[in-house]
Amino acid sequence: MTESIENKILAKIKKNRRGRIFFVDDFIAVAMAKTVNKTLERLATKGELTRIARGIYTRPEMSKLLGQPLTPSTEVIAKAIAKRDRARILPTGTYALNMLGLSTQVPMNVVYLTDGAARKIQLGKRSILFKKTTPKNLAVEGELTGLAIQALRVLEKDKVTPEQEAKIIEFLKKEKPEVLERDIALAPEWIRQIMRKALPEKP
DNA sequence: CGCGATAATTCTCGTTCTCC
DNA sequence: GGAGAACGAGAATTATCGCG
Repeated sequence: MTESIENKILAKIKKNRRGRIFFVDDFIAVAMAKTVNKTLERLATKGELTRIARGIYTRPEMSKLLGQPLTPSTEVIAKAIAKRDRARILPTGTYALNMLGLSTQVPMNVVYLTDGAARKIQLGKRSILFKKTTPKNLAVEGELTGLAIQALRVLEKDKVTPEQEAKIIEFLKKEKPEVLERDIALAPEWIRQIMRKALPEKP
């Protein structure tokens, strides 16, 4: 039973569900990085894998109905990359607005803030842009507050409509008050003022 | 299939420019 | 004056080609 590297890798891949994302690092224990790369590349040629970007592969989630491979969502990819880099990411730009329900548009170009490296990933006609930012921006404890801050930054000061503000405040109320209170300190001044409105009334 | 070499793309780091 | 964001250059990693 010759355990070829390819078999080992393939077996490992097949243990996971489709749609999962793999990195070279996932198989570093099986063989040298170079060899792993080669193997993944060959598997990609065979159609077992799809190459999303450099060093990032996924199992093509074939739609049996349409017979065409489904591209993983940008969110899945972004999170996978963040995990690999042990970096924290935060959706921003129009995407943040979308997640908050302030916009129904799903942008083609998704922008994430990261404390890792800035990079750009092309996904066919879509793209993910990782923007380097200061740790401060990512230090937020609550994911909700982080989203809210980013959304507000996109809307720009003085351009936030009362409706948008109300919606964000409503959203922030779902966050734990303690977390919210702490994260307020990390926001730009003008955003703090809005965030404070989401805090419970104080005696 | 596995390995080495070459070319392309990406990552990291430092500096500069702008805004607050 | 201080901080944050953007840009550019070099270094490293990855993709592709060819061979045993």
